[in-house]
Amino acid sequence: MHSVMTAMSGGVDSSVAAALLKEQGYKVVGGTMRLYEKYGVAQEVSDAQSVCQKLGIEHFVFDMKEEFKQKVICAFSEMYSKGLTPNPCIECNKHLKFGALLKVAEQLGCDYIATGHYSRITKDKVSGRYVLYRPEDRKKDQTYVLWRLSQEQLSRTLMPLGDISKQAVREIAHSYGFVSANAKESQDICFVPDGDYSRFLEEFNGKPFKKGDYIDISGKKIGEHKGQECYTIGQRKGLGVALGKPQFVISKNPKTNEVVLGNEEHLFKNRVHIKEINMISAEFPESKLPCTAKLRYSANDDECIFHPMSKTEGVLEFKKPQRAPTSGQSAVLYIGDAVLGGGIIV
RNA sequence: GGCCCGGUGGUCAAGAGGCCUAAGACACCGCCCUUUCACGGCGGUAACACGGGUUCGAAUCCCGUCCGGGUCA
Repeated sequence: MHSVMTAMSGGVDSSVAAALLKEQGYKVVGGTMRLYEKYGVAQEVSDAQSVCQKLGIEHFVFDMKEEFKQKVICAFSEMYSKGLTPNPCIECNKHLKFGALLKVAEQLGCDYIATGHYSRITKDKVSGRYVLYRPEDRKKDQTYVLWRLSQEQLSRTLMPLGDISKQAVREIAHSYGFVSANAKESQDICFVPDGDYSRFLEEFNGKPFKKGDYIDISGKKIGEHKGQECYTIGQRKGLGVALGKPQFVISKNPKTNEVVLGNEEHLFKNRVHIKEINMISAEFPESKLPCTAKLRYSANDDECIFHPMSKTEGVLEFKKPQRAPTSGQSAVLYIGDAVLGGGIIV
């Protein structure tokens, strides 16, 4: 009998993942990470505990605040100061869920870890590679946040929700009577209690952001902003400028602390340079490769051609212009339903 | 100081006696969406500078006051 540690957040998805694996005959234990200080954390841990109790499985709680702070929060802060827009979930998955947690699971003798991600992992018989696939429930596709996983990590991971719908997951949770059955879908950035990430960063850094200028495409000053860290490419709301037409953040210059505003049409680009590429379903290609790619979590993937440049860099050339490619965000490449790989937008 | 313009929501701006319990755009707020940041969808708050007149009736006409801008000594 294989053993698996399910990463339990206290939410509905991971709860059901654990239940399904138990039904499938695995020896299941629950593992919950304490990642940051927050008023709600105790609640999440006790919810996970309660679910494990119902399932009659052992539950472990791991204090990983330090790792989380180093690998996720510090990196998050540094990227913003450089004018980039980070995606902390992707770092957290790489370093915590599939990093630190996988490690302790091993130490406890587990063969696998499992998560409540809506995604599928299969081993390709021909290539021998582990391939990540989009889930049955396309609406809930979470492959976007998993592109950084290595073959090693994928080989040790189970994702039992890949073949069922969110609705089914809710129903299963209800049938088990889990406290998490009606849990809310999402919560912005998990370590930012109220969703106000710029205030969080100011507190984390211990100093306020410096105000700067809004300028237009031609370089003319058109207003004042709260600090370049408070904005991301493509953003419209929260700018506080009324020019009669909606304005969007076109680009940022962290050196001069300038934020460029303009009309939406200025946001579209065909070519997107990516780096830190990780390939999943195939080896790094030698020459150009047609695929699809998406540039944000809740975007659609579009047809493009991947042009490799070096071992870790390349350019995506899209058929249709893409709205607001943003430095620091991830580009995830697909071939059909398989995740080809991904990279960080330069 | 004299004369001349102009003062409508957070911003810009319709309006030129009853159709105004005041348009629209942008901003702002809320909800929805969402394991990132965003985009997006839906909804919402909010104004006739003040005081007198004229009129059946005034944001719209007249007179003062205050506040901007221009101009002349």
